[in-house]
Amino acid sequence: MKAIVDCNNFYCSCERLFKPHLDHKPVVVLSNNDGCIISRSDEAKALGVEMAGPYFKAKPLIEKHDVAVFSSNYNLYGDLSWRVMETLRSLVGKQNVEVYSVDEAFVDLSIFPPEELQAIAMQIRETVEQWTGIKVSVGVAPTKVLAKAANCLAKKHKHKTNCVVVLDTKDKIERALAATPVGDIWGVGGRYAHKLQEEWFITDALQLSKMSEEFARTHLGGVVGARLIRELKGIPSKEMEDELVSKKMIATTRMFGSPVDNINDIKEAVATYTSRAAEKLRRQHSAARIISVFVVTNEQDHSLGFNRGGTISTYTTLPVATSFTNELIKPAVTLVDELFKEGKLYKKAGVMLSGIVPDASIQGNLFLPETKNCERRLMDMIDNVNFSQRNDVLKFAASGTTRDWKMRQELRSPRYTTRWEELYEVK
DNA sequence: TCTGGGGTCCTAGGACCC
DNA sequence: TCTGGGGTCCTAGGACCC
Repeated sequence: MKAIVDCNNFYCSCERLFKPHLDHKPVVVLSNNDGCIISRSDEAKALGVEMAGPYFKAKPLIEKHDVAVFSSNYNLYGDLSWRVMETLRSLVGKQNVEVYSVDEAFVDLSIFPPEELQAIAMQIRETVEQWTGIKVSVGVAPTKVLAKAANCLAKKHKHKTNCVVVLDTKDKIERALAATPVGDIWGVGGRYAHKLQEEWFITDALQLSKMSEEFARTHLGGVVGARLIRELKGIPSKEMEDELVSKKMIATTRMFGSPVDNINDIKEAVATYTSRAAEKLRRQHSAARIISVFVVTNEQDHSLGFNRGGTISTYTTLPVATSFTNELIKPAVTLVDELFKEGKLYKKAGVMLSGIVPDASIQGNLFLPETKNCERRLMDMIDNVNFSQRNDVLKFAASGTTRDWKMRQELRSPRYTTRWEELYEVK
């Protein structure tokens, strides 16, 4: 049996942790650039504030009900996420936890006897809350997809379930599936949900679970769909994954605070994003060969859907994979020349690193010239200083110093747990 | 006039996730 | 006026190989 442990309204819960007066009050957290709403407390949901809706549209409602609003504070969320995951690891063993996202982890419970699952799940929920202050929901079932469905129900009926649902019999599974609309199934997105309902009159998960694998193979995206159906039928087809897999792609992309028409601003932004991406690369001890850069003009039309149109991109392949910021910045900035057109307004840019391989320069490498090994030590030093001090105390000149293009983040709360100067004070 | 069969690698794009 | 920022896997089709 597997469990999915999912933090409730994670970003909002993090904000509340240090502002107890906001308990039971509506809270929302905004995306970067204060663009849209990416986390809502239960109270905010009840008011009708929409998920992923643009902030400016929800503003009247938010002001009317005095909703507390925060810019996203990823330092804080990242640290609290780590605490939650550490708690899980200490409860069930490191090797049985698969961190799935910042606020979710799968937990392999096969080491526990079936009759104890309910109690174990409850203990996980209570311990995480006690140790970190973060409330979680736990769904337990034979497969990941069913566990996600269980979790969804646990959240939907908080009071009845105490945020824990265990699906350990055929009967419980069927009832749970019947109560799950197809669109709520993990792995069925908007497109497939629409198709299933319109073309096949399949509206709930129980109906879908009775379809054949062949059906899924032809109508739900091939082997992905087939696996989904198997999981719904209770046959594990998405196994627990190894924790320490390196990312195959690393991206850093941002909207600008306001549109930019100057190529140098874009180059500075791209250099900064490249530094970020290179840090992520070094953190997982990788190097990259392919670097792509894209820019988005403000011709992008949101009425057509989120990311449609206006994006142009290009890439270059380096002769040798590298994780050195300076070696990545140069080609990245050169790519901007290819993309930039005078007279247009740009609202976003991004850098993506791929062609990722293990870093050969780590720990001093006999086969590299000594200058390379020095550069490696320089990179480590920069990473250490930037991590322990303030972000970007040390940066490359190409990143610029004025940063006219940087994003808006007006409502960010202090980084209580990761910056000394912003520590929470008890009076 | 007739023009195989099998394989690999790469890329673009579509679907999904949080 | 103002709409994030990451990721994953899979498929189809083209280039190329023998």
